[in-house]
Amino acid sequence: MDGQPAQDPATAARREVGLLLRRLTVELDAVSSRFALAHGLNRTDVRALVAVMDAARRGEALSAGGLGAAVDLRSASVTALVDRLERVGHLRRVRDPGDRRRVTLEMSESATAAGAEHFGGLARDLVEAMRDYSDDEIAVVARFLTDMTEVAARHARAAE
Amino acid sequence: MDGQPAQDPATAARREVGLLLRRLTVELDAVSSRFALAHGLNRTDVRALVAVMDAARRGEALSAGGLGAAVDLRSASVTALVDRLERVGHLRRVRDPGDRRRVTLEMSESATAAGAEHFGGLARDLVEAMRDYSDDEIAVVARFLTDMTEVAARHARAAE
DNA sequence: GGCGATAGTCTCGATCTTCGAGAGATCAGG
DNA sequence: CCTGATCTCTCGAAGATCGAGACTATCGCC
Repeated sequence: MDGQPAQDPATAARREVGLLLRRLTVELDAVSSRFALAHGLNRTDVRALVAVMDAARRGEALSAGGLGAAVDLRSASVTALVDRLERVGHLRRVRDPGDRRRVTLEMSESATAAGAEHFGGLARDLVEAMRDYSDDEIAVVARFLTDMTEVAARHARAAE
Repeated sequence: MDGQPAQDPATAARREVGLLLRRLTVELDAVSSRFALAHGLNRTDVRALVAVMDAARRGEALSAGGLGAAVDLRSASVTALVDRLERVGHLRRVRDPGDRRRVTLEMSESATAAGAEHFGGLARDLVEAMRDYSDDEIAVVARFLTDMTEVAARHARAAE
């Protein structure tokens, strides 16, 4: 994430936090890899399933187009992707009754269970590990994550 | 990251932090996507360049095999990957003089500059945003990231 | 100091993924 | 109703990944 000149200790500590953050993302990515390996899926397919799970968690039904936006694939690739996931029984296509051009995607019971098992277990253990922190500390962490997300989002979308 | 039953406020706050963490990883991923788009690379290629950069930052020279381990590709795919990146001038193959079976990978000046511009800018702004936090708060965050990484690593590698 | 076993990379052909272009169906607004 | 826009799908081409096997270099052992 960097490799800059040495500076004062305060800056060094903050730069170190940047590296810790990067290391964490690497490990979280590895958790997904493991899920992929366990279920014979590729990276994209896992990203797609997670996107559908995320949408489901917040009560939205994801459409094919929405999935494409989430995983950054063109429509032809989304069709192929959903074909794959439907073929192995992880996803169902359901025509949207409100707009019959759309296809909404639903996870199968088995895929939901597998996802809950794998990622739910991680979430549980993360929450468990957070019990070592006071409520004030958790509040600091929440603020930190929000702020860093804001910075990252700015870099992700806008010009430099 | 979950979708569990409602519980006490303390648990809810910690679960919320899990979601914030996930949102942050999504945005950080989007930063990579933007780099990919800007340079006509695919996801894997960016991951590979970042792996080489990371290795360089900590003073190690990454070999072809090491890169394969880092991005989880078989040797044939690594050859193709390095071919691509070498063809567009981002990478150089250098025969390791110490072990002439190995090929070590070096980033070109232009790729190094592009990486520094893109990811270095992010790192700079992240560190900048961290100035809103006291040293004690940064220490809490560092501990938090370390602990979460440990949990994630356990899930990434071992049995459940 | 030579010989077999091992390790690191590459080549080749097969398979899987992604894409652009365009077709077909559905919707929204006049 | 038309017309233009939106959503998904089909098709064929290009790109990415892989397993098997070749080739070279190294290491351990005698």
